[in-house]
Amino acid sequence: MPYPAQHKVQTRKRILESARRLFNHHGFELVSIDQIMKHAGLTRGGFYGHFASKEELYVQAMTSFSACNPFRTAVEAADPRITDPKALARLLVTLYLSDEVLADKDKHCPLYALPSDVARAGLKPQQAYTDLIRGMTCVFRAALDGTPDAEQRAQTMVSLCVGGMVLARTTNDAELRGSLRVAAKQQALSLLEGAARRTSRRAASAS
Amino acid sequence: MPYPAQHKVQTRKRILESARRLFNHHGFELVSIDQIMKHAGLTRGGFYGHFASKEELYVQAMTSFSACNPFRTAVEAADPRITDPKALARLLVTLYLSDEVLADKDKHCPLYALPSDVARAGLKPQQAYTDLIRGMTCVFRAALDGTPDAEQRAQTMVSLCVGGMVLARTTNDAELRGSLRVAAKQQALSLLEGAARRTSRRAASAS
DNA sequence: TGTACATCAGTGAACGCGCGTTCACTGATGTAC
DNA sequence: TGTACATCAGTGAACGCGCGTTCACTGATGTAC
Repeated sequence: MPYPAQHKVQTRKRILESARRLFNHHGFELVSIDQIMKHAGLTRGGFYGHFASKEELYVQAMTSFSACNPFRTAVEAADPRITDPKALARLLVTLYLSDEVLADKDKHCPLYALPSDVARAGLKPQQAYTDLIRGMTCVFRAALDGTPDAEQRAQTMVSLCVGGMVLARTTNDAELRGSLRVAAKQQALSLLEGAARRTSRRAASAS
Repeated sequence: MPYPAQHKVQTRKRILESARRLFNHHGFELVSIDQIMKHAGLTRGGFYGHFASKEELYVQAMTSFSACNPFRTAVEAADPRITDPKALARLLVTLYLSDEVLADKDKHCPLYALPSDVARAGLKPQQAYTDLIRGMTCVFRAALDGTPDAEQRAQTMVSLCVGGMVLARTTNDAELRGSLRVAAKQQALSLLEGAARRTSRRAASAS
């Protein structure tokens, strides 16, 4: 073997990471293979030694990102001492809708950065997108476990987080960018905190 | 004048409407001027008699759509007898998150159909997008008027509606497509209905 | 230990296609006489 | 009322550019002797 075994694998990873970042910034259509390869420190032609087509790269970038639940990982990275599910969920909501994440496109989540691109891109990216929804719902459901409507409330929280960020990152109005996220955050947190109180009442009303 | 005065204006309108529909379906990048003109029953070359560039068309399509509050108009079209602000808001939430709207891309709202495109398209489309957010918030705020946190609650409802639809139209999972919207709808409606009850408590806690 | 060799990751020029845009032209229409 | 004309909305061929993709080549590396 002319090159070390890891060499090509690592180059591939570098291309994938460059692609993920650039797609997050500019979407699928507006990023060229040239740009991705330059960003990875390579040249155009080498690309097809790693991927069969631009579309396959897009699929790989989405699926490799969704593969391990990135939400749990991100939150644990932010504060590794937290293990309580509710505290974890609280931190996820707060981080997700924070000014820091909104300001840094590298930290943007595909759920709100790429919905249109994914919707047009076919089944596999949509599957990866769905896995991401499930990953986020999962963190919230864990925090609501044992309470009634845990799944539904978790899904509501996901809609709030994603909806707030979609609107905030698209509007050019600085005040709205702030207030939309504050509103979504408070509602999401209150769904999390209100769980215990409502347990008995809701449980009784279920047939 | 060789042609009736309205002739060119109406052609322009036809082009704009075709553009709006096609952009809603496929986004800005993936729709060509050729397609838009064919859809309007014209040929490529005529386009530049109406618009200076594809980008200007995009701006015009967005702003002309946002100009009159399309939410109030759509809801009144669905049921013209309703005038009560709360009933109007209720109907908007229900329609917005309905199966019918999700299934028919012509009825899709730019707030969730085009966020990525708008975010990349520059200031004017972003301004039109912001007007749309305001138009929707406005319908909800009118229903909550007089209650505390009316603005914040209205904004939360917008995040729920848009978030629910973004996720539903992007995932390929039929069950999620349904349950996400049901969850968002219930929460939005409960924010609307809960307004009266919470009035006194919240008002007292304000400094 | 040193040298020739085989491998293959990466290079960069070239191709073809589609799209935004331009432009010389056509032909339908209202107007002047 | 009828005809010649001026206008201009719309046509469609052509241009140029960028991008995805291909391919003959290079040169860095591990291996065999």
